[in-house]
Amino acid sequence: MITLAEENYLKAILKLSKNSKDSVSTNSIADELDTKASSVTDMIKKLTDKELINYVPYRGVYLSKSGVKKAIEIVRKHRLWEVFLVTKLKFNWDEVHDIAEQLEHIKSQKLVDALDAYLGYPQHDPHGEPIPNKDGKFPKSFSKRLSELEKGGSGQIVGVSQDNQSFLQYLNSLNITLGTSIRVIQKIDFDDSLEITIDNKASHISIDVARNLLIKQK
Amino acid sequence: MITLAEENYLKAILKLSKNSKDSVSTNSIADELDTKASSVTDMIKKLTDKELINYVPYRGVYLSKSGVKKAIEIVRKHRLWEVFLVTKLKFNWDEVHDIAEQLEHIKSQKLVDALDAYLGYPQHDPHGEPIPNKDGKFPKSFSKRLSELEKGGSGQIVGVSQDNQSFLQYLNSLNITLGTSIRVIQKIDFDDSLEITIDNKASHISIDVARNLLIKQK
DNA sequence: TTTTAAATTTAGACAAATCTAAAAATTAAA
DNA sequence: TTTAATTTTTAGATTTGTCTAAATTTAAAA
Repeated sequence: MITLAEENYLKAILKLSKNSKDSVSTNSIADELDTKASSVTDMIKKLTDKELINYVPYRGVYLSKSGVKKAIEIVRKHRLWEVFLVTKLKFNWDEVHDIAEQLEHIKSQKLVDALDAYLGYPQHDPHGEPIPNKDGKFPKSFSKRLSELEKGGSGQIVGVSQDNQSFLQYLNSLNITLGTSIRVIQKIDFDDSLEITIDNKASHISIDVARNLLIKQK
Repeated sequence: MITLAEENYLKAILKLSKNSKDSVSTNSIADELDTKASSVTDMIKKLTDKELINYVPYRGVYLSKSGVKKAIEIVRKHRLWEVFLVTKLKFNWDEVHDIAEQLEHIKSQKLVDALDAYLGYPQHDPHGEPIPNKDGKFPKSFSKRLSELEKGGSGQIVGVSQDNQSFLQYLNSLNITLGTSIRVIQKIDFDDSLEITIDNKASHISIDVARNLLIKQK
């Protein structure tokens, strides 16, 4: 049986390995989970024993096949619960994270699948993040989120995954519309915000905005 | 901050003090939570330090005012989630307990209240148990559940809190209808089932049935 | 390439929640 | 009212997850 703390480590490692591709360092995990490196080393040993990650001392870790599966399940639950909170219980999309952080650890396969069906098999959560399906597959699309681009990456806007009035108005004010060319100049670690060019003019947007902009790379 | 284990103890003590009125013994708590008496003693000290219970060594415990409040909140959450699972996610009423056991520990006052509203402020859970409101008050009614009667208690059926076809058909087969006189002859510890008389004829029913029969005592 | 700095791991400790085995207190029985 | 049985508590250990401080390894700089 996998514990709550272990689940949180798996989720953190999945998140970190999406950013950087390489194996994940002890310190980066400690940062992500707001804990100490020595605690991470301890937990790494437990997860290695359970064959959820692969680990070479001093060289970092990466998720095993079963570790990836487990981590994706948690992400799926987190995002489905966020959809529930926003669409059914009328929470604002900025209020749901902490609650979903708790709900993602509820154990019941049947519950997850019933919730998924009840919500109409949503493909994205209220923040625009993709929701993996029952088999752990993420909805594939020819487009990426702007938030997924590396520094230097570029492409054209092909859609948004959030359609409320104020968001669209904001995009207007930035001169972002379908077909607009965007390039990522800089990613700010502090708040994950992005310096970008919009049709070659410099601008600055938050991660929340970047997550909801769908882009097609050339 | 109150821990998950502490919450489970409070819930158990509330349940036990409803049955017996007196203070609750160490052993009865150990039985209820399927743990050892020595573990209970340890936890009793923690709960006493937090002023959630009152405790005299060798003499048992009872909930303090804040302990009662906390325990009722947990019961409220448990029962609301059960309603959600049955009415929205179409679970059977006998599948929801274990999941609600997890969901009851999710911490968010706003979530509980939003859920309550979303469900239409239900007064009973799918097992017929009353759901306390936001202020911790149980829905009061002149009637009691048959399941709440002590051995020897009796009264007349004045309603049911479950109206599905198969349940009502079953009542028919037992010759139970509005006005029927019922007396509790024996309560079976093993499965909480009841030996009763129905208009003075002996019969045997499960706790699930008893919970959904509303009775008025003479 | 040696020295210094940074990252990582180890050693030892602690709090929470549990356990077993033994001691103490209470209750029931002779 | 002693004695026996039951209940409850204490003492000491264990597991999980964390920490600090020190040691080790790796990477960077001189």
